[in-house]
Amino acid sequence: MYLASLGELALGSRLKALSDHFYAAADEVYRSCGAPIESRWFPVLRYLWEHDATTVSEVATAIGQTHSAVSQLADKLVRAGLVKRRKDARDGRRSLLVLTDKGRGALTSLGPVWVAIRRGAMASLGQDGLTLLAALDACEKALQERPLVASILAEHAALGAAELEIISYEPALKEHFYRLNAAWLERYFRLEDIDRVVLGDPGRYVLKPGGAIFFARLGGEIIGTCALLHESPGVYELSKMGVDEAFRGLGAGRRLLDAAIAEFQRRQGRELFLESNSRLKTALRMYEQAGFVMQPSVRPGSHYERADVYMVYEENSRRPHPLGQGAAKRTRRTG
Amino acid sequence: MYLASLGELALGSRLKALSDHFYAAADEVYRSCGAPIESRWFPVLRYLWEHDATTVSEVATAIGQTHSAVSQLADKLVRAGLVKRRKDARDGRRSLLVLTDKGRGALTSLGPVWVAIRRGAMASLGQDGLTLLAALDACEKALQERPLVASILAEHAALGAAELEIISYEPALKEHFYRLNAAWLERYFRLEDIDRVVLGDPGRYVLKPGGAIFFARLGGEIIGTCALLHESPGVYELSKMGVDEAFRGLGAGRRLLDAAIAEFQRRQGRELFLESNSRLKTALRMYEQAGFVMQPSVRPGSHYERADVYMVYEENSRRPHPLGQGAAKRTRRTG
DNA sequence: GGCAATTACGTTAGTGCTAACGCAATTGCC
DNA sequence: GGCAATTGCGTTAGCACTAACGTAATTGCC
Repeated sequence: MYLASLGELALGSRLKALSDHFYAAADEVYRSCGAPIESRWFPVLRYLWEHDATTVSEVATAIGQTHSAVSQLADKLVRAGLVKRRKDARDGRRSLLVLTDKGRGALTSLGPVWVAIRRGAMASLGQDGLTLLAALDACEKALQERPLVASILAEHAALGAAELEIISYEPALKEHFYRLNAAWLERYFRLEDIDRVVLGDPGRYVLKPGGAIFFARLGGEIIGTCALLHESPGVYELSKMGVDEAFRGLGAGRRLLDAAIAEFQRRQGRELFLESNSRLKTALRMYEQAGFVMQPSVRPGSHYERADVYMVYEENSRRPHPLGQGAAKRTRRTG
Repeated sequence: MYLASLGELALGSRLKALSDHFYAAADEVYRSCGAPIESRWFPVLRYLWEHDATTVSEVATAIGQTHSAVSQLADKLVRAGLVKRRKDARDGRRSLLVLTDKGRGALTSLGPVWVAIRRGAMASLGQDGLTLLAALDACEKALQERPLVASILAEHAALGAAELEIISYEPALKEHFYRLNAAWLERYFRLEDIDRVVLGDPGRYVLKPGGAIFFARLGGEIIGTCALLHESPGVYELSKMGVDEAFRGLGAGRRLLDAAIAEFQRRQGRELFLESNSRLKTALRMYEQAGFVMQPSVRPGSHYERADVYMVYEENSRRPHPLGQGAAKRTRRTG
């Protein structure tokens, strides 16, 4: 499922899809049981069943919809003969909704169906259903206490103020090198033995043979990393590039790449290549923009199982950073 | 929140409400950041961003919508200048969707906003957000493996086949007496000391003083209970009535009530009363239909804190069981 | 009493989506 | 090659809902 890979960003779409699924299922059940109601009517009907003689707005606030929606729904229910409208004697503006005998009878005979729905949902969803319900509760509450928009805008402001820095390796950052790389490796592939070894001791396997490691730091937090491996005299490999999922899109990857390329050039290297996988589309696009050129076949003697892409750096195919000067200005090279 | 009390029955409505909430929040953020896109466009745009030059139906299946929806959305995106349509040279039916430069630029500069949304959602929802995402994943998967409608219809058939029996107390059922009563007490009020004592040893506190206890059994499972307490010579109290949440609406409560009333009459009792709480609307309605009449004030010297309703049984105010003869026929008195 | 603010409700226009249909192109099969 | 089935897409009608507005009645305040 593609949407699942988007995490929080596509929550709305996924929730809606699931919601429609439940509605459709309930409708199908009602139809096959011969019940004369539709799934969308349920909250209103159930509320009237439990409360009888309530106003439109009372129902509306109870079920969390606008009074218009309830009013229109009430029209339908009246047409279906399940509900009747009554004028409130004391307050002429109000119109009271009451179940008709037919309506009450229909709902009463619907009891077994509702029981079946509850139990059927439990049977299909199992423990996950309860977890979902609990999470819904918690999220509804959390959103009331901490409005989403305010939180997002606060984060946005914080991001705008924070500086994106590229820094060199320090032993204190060793764990970050492992964490950031393990994250995408485990997600898309799996940790190969060679990964575990190299990631676990970057000083020995990257720096000592003549390589370099860079980190991206945003507002004090390490959000990405990238390594330049010294493969043989004059030949370097770009590898171990990883940016924290939550911070993708800020240009940290491209910035790390540029830092590694600059280091390659500072050392007057002769060849810079990388190996990757065709599934990592956004990464490949970034490599191309930074100046790497796709090669027709994989590199001979690759030491990664997952490598099916082989790219080589060519100075003149380089394109400018898409986020432009504004982002570049905030970059500072330290360490 | 009323909908939350409906459990699985109102899942669709709650999911939709939450979905709309997220959409609205995202729209507000985009607006206040000056981004020229709408939240509903996101899945399509993001997919095009990662894949470029894809067909309508590929996008549709990826994001789980119909091709019509994607087609109409594509029209909007074309009007907004973010996307262009291209004919596929090899297959004349296809029209390929590609981001325009403007579109790609807009999405690239949207990176920080997406990061802010992710982090803002995390800040607002905290751990609950992750739980919700995980539960969503699990439920989507579960629904594919075990279709909801099939499960519900299976449960419905099982309910129709199962027999609803009312049985008398046996020591082996002691735990059920506690469980069924503790459930609603803890949900609506809290367990008072007197409850714990009586529920823990019904033999001593209900049967020995001259009372009776009934259970409702459906297909071998104990789903409800009800007690008739002997208060003083000729005076009985109806109490400790509880039906498992998942089995409400099957008429078990009314059946239990009738059994208790029948027992009261068999013993030629003089007065039968009950104490309850005005929050338990459906229960009160059931009591009224069974023949209990609301009294103007609470019973003097009540031993429950939660009691604010006092009802007395009157033979002639009794009304027939709403589920009718069909349900009654399946009832059998045993034990 | 008089007048503004509020409350309750209905109506209308518009949005986002689906189902259903139709057309064009491709594929499969004899 | 010829013809049916399938695939890909666009269009239309319709549904559920909201936002925005208008109307009627009530409440609050001087």
